[in-house]
Amino acid sequence: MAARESVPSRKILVVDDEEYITDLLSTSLRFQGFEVATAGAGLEALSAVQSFGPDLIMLDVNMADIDGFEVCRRLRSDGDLTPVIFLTAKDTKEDMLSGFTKGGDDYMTKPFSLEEVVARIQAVLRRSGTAPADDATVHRYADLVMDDDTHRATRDGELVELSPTEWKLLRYLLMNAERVLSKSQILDHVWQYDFGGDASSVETYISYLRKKIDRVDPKLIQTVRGVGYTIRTGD
Amino acid sequence: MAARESVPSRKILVVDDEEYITDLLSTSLRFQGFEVATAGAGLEALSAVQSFGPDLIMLDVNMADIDGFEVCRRLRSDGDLTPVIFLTAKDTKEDMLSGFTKGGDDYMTKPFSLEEVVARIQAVLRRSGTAPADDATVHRYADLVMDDDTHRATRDGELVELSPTEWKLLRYLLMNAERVLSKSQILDHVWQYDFGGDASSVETYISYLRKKIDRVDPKLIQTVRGVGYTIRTGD
DNA sequence: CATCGGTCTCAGAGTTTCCTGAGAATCAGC
DNA sequence: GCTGATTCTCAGGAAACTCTGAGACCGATG
Repeated sequence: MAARESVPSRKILVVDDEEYITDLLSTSLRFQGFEVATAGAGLEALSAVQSFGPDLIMLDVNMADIDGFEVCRRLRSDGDLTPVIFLTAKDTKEDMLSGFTKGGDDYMTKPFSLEEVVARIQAVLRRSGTAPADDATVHRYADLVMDDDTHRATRDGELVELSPTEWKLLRYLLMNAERVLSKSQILDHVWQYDFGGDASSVETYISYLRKKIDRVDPKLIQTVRGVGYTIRTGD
Repeated sequence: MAARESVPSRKILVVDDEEYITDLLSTSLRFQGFEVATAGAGLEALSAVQSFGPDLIMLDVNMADIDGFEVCRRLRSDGDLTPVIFLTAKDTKEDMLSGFTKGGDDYMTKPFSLEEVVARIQAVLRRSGTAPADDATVHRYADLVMDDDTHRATRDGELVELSPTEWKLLRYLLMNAERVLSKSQILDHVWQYDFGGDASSVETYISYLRKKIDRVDPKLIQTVRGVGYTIRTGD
């Protein structure tokens, strides 16, 4: 199955001392069409920036040798302006984080969902001007439109109100329109990586979405029995 | 998210010996669409003016080698009239500044908020005649109008009294109308960069603003649950 | 047609997020 | 220094959201 192509492919450096996280992100981001390198510590990250020359860095804050903030500081003082998305534990003090959504930078709290990661990366790349031209803020399929910037979704011109989970799920379906996604794929991408529940949540949210966007014909959300779901116009 | 474009892009030289400040300003101003160069000392600044040819200089007053006033004096005696915004500590004597804020110049005390910086820069560029044509002094969305010049805000023709923070918040929302802004984005832009508080302040001020400008329909300030706030007319 | 696995929908409990009023602390102008 | 405006924090209550479990429904198969 081909990943959505970003041409030319953007390079992302993932830095975290939990191998679980670097694995998770590198696999997923490679699949999205990014070129990925990883580092497991702060100093290692600094040299990887030199050799790899990433377009964006996913940078864990809590690392043994030097922390993410310090890594970033050193980069900046070298005149390196590569945008950074910080990864932090949920309970990291707010005040440590404030100041990082300025410029092109951003942060995410663990645990996150892959769908959020991809959306944030696209947003940051777009802001920093290194995004490929085809990486628009508006996504469409048939008469379904989602705009990341204004966070508005419309079907047939009508505004549709979506909860956060509904939004992420629909965005994932839309970005993969016509491709059938299994429930576990959906769980892995849309829900946080530590979610313990099962596929029935997916079914429930698909049901919510149908009530909101598929009141009109043609129905866009299709069930492929025994396989999963997809967005497409045909029956 | 595309930066608001200023065409052609204006060049700003940021001079401060605190790296934190030059970083903060350069990242943020680049994001606003300015072209930015930095210098960490007075003499360095003088040569940067030559090589970079800025349209405006953000100039720290307290620097080790030669102070900001002296930098400015030397520029002027060379016949260089590039407008300057001085950056000073809060307790800098007013009378030291008088005499330097003539002729298109201005000053700001640290700590400042990014929203103020942008507003001041626009004001100075406008006065000095180098502002892009589309950089107006009056900002509108629906029947909401804010005039930087007269510092008046009206909703539906009615004058609205705003405190300084309310003004900055509303201006930031207005300049980004229809775009959803997260609470941390808002904190980082509207509040001073050393503010230690959390997002609940944003909620409180949103509440104040609603009482002042959203007594009439349609409500302009919308909550996007789990994401942030935005100004828009739609429901 | 009967059966069975898979899917859909709904209600409700538990959780999170948001709103707002009240009060303390700080600041600015007289 | 007094006074009123402004800023910020806190906490209770309201509203929205999430998830689960149970039962209805559907489609394929024999």
